[in-house]
Amino acid sequence: MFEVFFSHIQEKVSLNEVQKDILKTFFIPKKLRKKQYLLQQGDVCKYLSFVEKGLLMSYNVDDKGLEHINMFALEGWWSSDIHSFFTHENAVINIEALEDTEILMISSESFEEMTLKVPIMDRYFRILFQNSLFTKERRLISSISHTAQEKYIKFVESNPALVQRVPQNMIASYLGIAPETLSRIKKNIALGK
Amino acid sequence: MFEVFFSHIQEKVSLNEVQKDILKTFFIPKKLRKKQYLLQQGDVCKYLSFVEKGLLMSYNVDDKGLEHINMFALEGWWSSDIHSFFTHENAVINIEALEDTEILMISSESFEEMTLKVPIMDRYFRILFQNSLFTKERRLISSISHTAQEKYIKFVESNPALVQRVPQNMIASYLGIAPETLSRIKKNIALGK
DNA sequence: AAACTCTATTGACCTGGGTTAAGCCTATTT
DNA sequence: AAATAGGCTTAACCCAGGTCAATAGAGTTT
Repeated sequence: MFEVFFSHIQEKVSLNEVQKDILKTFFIPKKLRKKQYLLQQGDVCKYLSFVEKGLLMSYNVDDKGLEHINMFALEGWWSSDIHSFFTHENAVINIEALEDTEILMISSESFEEMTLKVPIMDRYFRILFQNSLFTKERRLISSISHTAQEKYIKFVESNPALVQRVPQNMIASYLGIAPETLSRIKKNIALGK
Repeated sequence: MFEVFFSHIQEKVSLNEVQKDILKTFFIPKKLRKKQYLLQQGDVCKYLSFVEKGLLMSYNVDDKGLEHINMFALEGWWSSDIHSFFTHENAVINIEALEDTEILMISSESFEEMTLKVPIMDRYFRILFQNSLFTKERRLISSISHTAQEKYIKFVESNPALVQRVPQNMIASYLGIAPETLSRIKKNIALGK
C-alpha cells in the first residue's frame, strides 16, 4: 500500500525505517469507486491525499454555474483544497475519482504532528510545493500567451498518460476551452494544422 | 535593514536571537535603482530576494515577442525565478525594479546551508510556498472563468496598494488584457458599468 | 434489441476583446 | 521652454473561440 508513497517521497528526501514507521501511523488508506466524491465544494477539506493507484480530478463551479477542472492527480500526486485544509475555511473545489482509486489520507491535525515528529517532511513539502508553484506559474503564463491549439499540443506533450485516461471534454475543461473547440483543434492537427 | 524581513518570517514561525544572527549571515543586502534589472531571461537566477522596501516586477517575453507581467513584489514579498534558482537552468523571466528598491538576497548554496543550520526555515518556506500555491491556483481559476472587467475589479479589491504605485498598462499586462481594453473597462465602471 | 446516456463531431452564427492608428496629456530631458 | 517620451483614451475594424443546435456513434441498462 505504501510503495508508491515512499518511493515518491524518497525522490526528494531520504527516510530511515523508523521515520517510515512513524509516517505510516499518520496516513489512512482509503478506496474510492469511480465517480465517488472525495471532497465537495462548501465542505471543509479535512484531508490531504496521496494517490497510490487510480486518478482523481478537482474542479470548481464558478459564479455562472460553469464547471472548470483545475487539476488531475495520477499515481504519485497529491490532491486537496490546500487553502481549506490549512485554514479550515470552506473548500472552493470538488474532488472526484475518475477511476477506482486508492489513496492515503492525512488530516490537518496529523499533518501538524507529523511535521513535528518527522521534521524532514517540512522539507519534503517545501520542495513539493515549490515544484508545484513553478508548474502553476508555467500554466498561468501559458493560459495568457498561448492559443487554444498551442495549449492542447503542450498538454499532450507533457501529459501523455492523461490523454489516454481522461475523456476529451474534461481535457477541454482543464485547458479552459469549449469541447467543440478542442474537437476542431484535433481536426486541424490531423489535417496537418 | 532586517526589520520587515524578520517581522514577516515571524508571522509564520518563531525565531530566537541565535537563529536571527545566523540568518543575517546568509543574506546580502542590495539596493536597486528604478528600472534596474535584478535578473534577465536566459541568465541563471542565482538569488532569491526579499523586498525590504520598494517594488519589483517580474515578466517574461513569449515566443511571439510579447511581454507578460507575472507578478509584482512589494515590501514583504519574495521574488526570483524559483525554477532557475533551484535547478540552475536558465531563467524564463526578467525581474526589474519599478521603484528604488532595497532587497535581501540569498544564493542557492546559502539557501541549502541555511535550511540545514536553521531547519525551521524549511517550515517557513513550506508555508510560504503553500500560500503562494493557492494564490496562483485562484489566479488560474480567475483567468479562465472571469471576464476582463471582473478580473480588474478583483485585482483592485485585493491589491489597492499596487493600483496606486503601478502604471495602468502594467496592470493590464499582469491581467493578460490589452491596455486599451483596460482603459475601456475603467470607463465602463465610471459610467456605472 | 430497444431505449438511454455520454461523448464527440460539425455547421451556422455571434461576441469579447485584440489590433491598428490617431490624438492628448503629463513628465523628463536638453 | 522646446523637445521627446511614456502613459492614457477613443474609434474603427477584425478574429479566435464561444454558443446553440443537430447528428451520430459507443457503452450501459432494462
